[in-house]
Order: sequence, then C-alpha cells, then structure tokens
Amino acid sequence: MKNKISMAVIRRLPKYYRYLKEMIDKGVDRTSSRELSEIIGFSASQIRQDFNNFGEFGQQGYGYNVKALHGEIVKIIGLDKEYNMIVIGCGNLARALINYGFGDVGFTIQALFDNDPAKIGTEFHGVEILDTNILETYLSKNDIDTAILCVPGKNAQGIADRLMVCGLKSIWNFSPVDLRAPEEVTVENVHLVDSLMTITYLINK
Amino acid sequence: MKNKISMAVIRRLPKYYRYLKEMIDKGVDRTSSRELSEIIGFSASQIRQDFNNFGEFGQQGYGYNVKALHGEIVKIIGLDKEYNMIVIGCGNLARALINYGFGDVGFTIQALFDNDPAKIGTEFHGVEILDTNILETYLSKNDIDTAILCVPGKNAQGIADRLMVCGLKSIWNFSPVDLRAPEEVTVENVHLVDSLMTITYLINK
DNA sequence: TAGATTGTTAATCGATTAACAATC
DNA sequence: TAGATTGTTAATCGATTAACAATC
Repeated sequence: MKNKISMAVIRRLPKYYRYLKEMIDKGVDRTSSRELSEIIGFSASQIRQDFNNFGEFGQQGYGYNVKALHGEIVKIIGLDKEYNMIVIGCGNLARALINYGFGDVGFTIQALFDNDPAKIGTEFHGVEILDTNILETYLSKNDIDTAILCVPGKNAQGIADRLMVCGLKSIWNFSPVDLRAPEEVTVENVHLVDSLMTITYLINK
Repeated sequence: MKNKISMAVIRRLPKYYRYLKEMIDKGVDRTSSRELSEIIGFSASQIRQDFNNFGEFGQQGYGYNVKALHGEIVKIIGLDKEYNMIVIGCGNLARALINYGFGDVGFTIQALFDNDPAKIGTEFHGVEILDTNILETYLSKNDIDTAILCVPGKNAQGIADRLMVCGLKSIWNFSPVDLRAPEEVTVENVHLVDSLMTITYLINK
C-alpha cells in the first residue's frame, strides 16, 4: 500500500465492494474500468487511479477478474477479519443497530451499556445490558475494537474520553456532537440531524 | 445567493448552525472568523469564504453578531420552515427514527407504510401504519416533502421510482443501495454499512 | 484616529480527468 | 499480430488557504 490514501478514496471502497459482489452473484467473471464506470458512476480513469493506490489488480488488454478484484477489495477494507463492538446508550437507535446485522461486515456486539437501573441486568436480543459504571473494568477484560456511541450529546465527550483512556481505538459516533480525539483514534460520525439539514437546504433550492 | 454552492460548503452549514446555537445558549453575542475557527476547526479563511457565498453577515473591525449570524444560517438551511415526511418500511430503523425527534429540524412524520398485513392498520407512536399499496393515493391527497426509505435494498429502487412518479422531490435513503434518480430529486444517503466499512479500513491502518 | 477584522482576490494545494505508452 | 485496456504521467479543475485592501 502506497503512502497516504485520501478519505475520498477510502469512502469509495465500500461501493466497489458492493457492486463487485453484485457482479459475482450475477455470474459475471470479467470486467473493465469502462464497464465499472457505467455501473458505479465513477469515471474509468478514477477507478483505475483508485485501484492503483493499492496495487495492480488488472491485466492490460483484458481488464479485471471480478472475483480476484473483489477479493482484493475485501482485504483492503478488512472484511476478512472479525471485530468486536460494544454499544453505549441503549435507546431506540442502539436497538435498531443491534437488529441491523451490518451486512457482510463481521462485527459482533458483545455488550450493551446504559446507566438506567431499570435496564441494567436485562438483555436485549441476547446481549446483556451492563452498568456504564463498569465500562473500564469491562474493557480491561475484553478485547473490543469499536464502541458505538448512542448517548445524548451532553454525555458523548465524557464517555468518549473514558473509552480512549482505556485504549479504545475507534468510535462509531451517533451522538449529535463532534468528538475531540487524537489523530490515532478513528471517529466515524453518523450525524443524522446534519444529514436531514442537508435535505432541507436542498429542498429549498 | 450567488451561483452554485458546492456540496462541501452545504455539508458545513449544520456545523455552523450547531456551534452558533451553542454560543447563543452560553450568552456569547459577538464573535469573529478567528474565534469560530478555534471552536469549529475550519480555517478562518474558509469560514469567511463560506459565509460570503450567501451574503455579507459581518462587519469589518467588529466580526459577527452571533444571533444575527445564527438567524442567517437558519434561513439558509431552511430551518424556519416546517416539513412533512412519510416513512416507508416499518422495521427497527424506522421505529428508531420516529422516536429520534430530529433535533431542531421541523419535520413531522405524517404516516408510516409497510406491506406486512400484521402491521397495517396499527399505530406506532401515534403514527398510523398504512399499506404500501395505497402510497400513490396517499401522496395525491397529502403534501409530503420527504420520504424516509427504510426498506430492504432489493425493494428500494422500485419504491423510489413510485415516489418520484408521484412528484416527490426528496428521499432520505437508509437502504443499502445507490438510488437512480434525476438531477432535480434530492437523494440523501445514510449508508450505515459503508460507514462501518470505513471504520474497519481505518482500524487496520 | 489606530486597531481589528471583514470581504474578496490571488496563490496553493489536492483530487479528478485526460492522454498515452506499455503490454497482454 | 492487432485490438483492447491497463498503469501511470501530465493537464485540468475545484476547493482551500494566504494575503491584503476596504472599512468599521
């Protein structure tokens, strides 16, 4: 893998994965940057540039083997590995995410955390709900890759800080705030309200 | 409003809104691009460029009046208006969104649609669940701004096509597919699986 | 007025597109 | 081989940053 890959490229990887999977399911075993361009909507030039960030996956005059290319994308994204998650804040969104399944990404939700005594000790879809107080103890005993943050905005930074002190390296943030985190911690925001505001802006055009 | 505003600018608007609201709540009534830069994390130069896409909201030598600037952002985003939504596909995600509240955006969910006979005719949080079959009839009688699409990927394009035939101009898409839509239809995607794949990629760095 | 900060133009940077030699 | 398509370099485009005159 060469140098630094830009976020613009990284955010296109899931689309390559998705469309290549679709092609495999349809029994297509050969393609080209021109054909992919027509299907995905990126320019053929951009597609070749993107792939060449990671290696040489094609063959001049032939194009790409769909299965092989798909396999490379799987490895690049890291879909050949399993990951452990915890969810903090057991509201509606958390419940929806637990039922969501996460497509082909091998994530398992190991535990749920909440500070509501009525919830603590119960289970949701087979996942136990623990007291947020014991977060540090839990993290010291379990190997967790990512925390899904579904707490109110005012609590989000405090919880994030505690997670990072425990050495957690990635946070999937559904709280409506921007988290302060050092460079080496991955914070992926899903700002639903921001997304909705983009719609209202565009409606009024 | 000058010419064409880039999506990069549009996606920063909710952040301006959010931080300015916070400043109002704290009683701050004057600010500058330099101060906003420190709080939000965009460069002062970028902040001035962004605002000047929409007008002149500041005063040389003084800076910006927080309340006035906030009011301008409200108008630019369109938060001074009310919007009507419907939700199609009444699964966990739909239920989570109905309970979500949408912050300060004045959206009301008017109806839910599903094709499960067990759900049709019931209510969820005071919103009636209608048969997806009557979508066209419903849309002809009600003034709906946005449809929230929470159906399985394989059904998404079909439903989207029906919505667009009825003249719907914006779709908030939670289905894991890219919708084909003409230029004038706003499609805002929340691709949770893509977002999660971004995390797996970054974890493996 | 003097100091401060905007609005705006110019320079830079990075990402996308075009072109084409390499080569299957 | 001839045709096709990659990998990669060069050109273009757009967005961000720097600079500064205008002006409060």
